[in-house]
Amino acid sequence: MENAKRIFDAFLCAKGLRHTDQRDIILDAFLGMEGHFSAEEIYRIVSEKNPEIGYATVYRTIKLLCDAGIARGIYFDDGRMRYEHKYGHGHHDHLVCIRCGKVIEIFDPQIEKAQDRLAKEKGFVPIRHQLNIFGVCKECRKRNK
Amino acid sequence: MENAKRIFDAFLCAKGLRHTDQRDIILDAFLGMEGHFSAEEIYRIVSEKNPEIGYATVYRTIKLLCDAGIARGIYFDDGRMRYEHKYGHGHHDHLVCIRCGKVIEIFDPQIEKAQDRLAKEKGFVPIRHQLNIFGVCKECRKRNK
DNA sequence: CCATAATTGAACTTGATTTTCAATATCATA
DNA sequence: TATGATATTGAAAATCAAGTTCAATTATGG
Ligand SMILES: [Mn+2]
Ligand SMILES: [Mn+2]
Ligand SMILES: [Zn+2]
Ligand SMILES: [Zn+2]
Repeated sequence: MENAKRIFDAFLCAKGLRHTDQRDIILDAFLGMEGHFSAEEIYRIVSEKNPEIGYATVYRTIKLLCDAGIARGIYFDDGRMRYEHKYGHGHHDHLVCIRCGKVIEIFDPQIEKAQDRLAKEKGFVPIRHQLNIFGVCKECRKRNK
Repeated sequence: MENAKRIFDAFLCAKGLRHTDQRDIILDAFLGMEGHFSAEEIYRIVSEKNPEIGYATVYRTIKLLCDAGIARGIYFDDGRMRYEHKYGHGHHDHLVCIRCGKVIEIFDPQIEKAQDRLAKEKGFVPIRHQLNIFGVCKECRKRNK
């Protein structure tokens, strides 16, 4: 998305950071993938375009993308951070299939509202939340008889 | 809780595993703590009772406790697994204070029900889920003016 | 073009967790 | 109770994701 690129440029400029080929390539790769990817997966895609780019630069750039509001990190239960598009992609929660790994995005105003109510009851000011529902997707259920 | 001990003994027996002093001590330590603890915190408590017990044994035993249904692992967002009592402690979700680290346990049938409905809509069979709400607790809010 | 400071990749470090391995402990059976 | 097969242990090493160091390179304003 062209808009995300402009936002990243503006972010770099505002922070006194520089525009580099590596950052361009990594942003392009990230914008071109749809889903939830680990740093390693992003690194692999980036490597195809430009094998000289190192792991460290990918990690560093992903962090910038998060700071710029273009990427968002999420933990499923496997001990590594995954990243998804944030720009132009509102808050949502996840259904994660424990068979095939597929991730389905969900959003339900009723759940969101109930969470806020519950937090308020405890005197708690909610800032962000994460709901992961692990289970078996339709396809995997069929596949298994 | 005496019952948890019996369950653990039965679990070990059923799996052909052995009853050892170390496992006893670690289970006792775990049952004696109330809250959400990392392996390292459990190790520290265990060490007070018996400084000879190693890290590896603590990790190994925690895994057994999870398999036996006595402990349950949860990830908050800080990159280390935490453990809580599972036996005699039903499912619940968590409010996590990003200032003081306090964890408040919550349960809301309405949220649980809405989740099941949402999953069903997607043809998804939910098995377990995890909801963490990060924010600022009542005390921390007061403390900050 | 120059000077300055940001950036990079490779190698190294960190921190949590797991594995390896030789020594030791458990426990069913004789 | 003694025996022996096998599970367990602690220390050290390995792993795995992620972050840091540093000398060489590059971007950018003047
Ligand atoms: Mn998503
Ligand atoms: Mn809890
Ligand atoms: Zn599936
Ligand atoms: Zn607090």
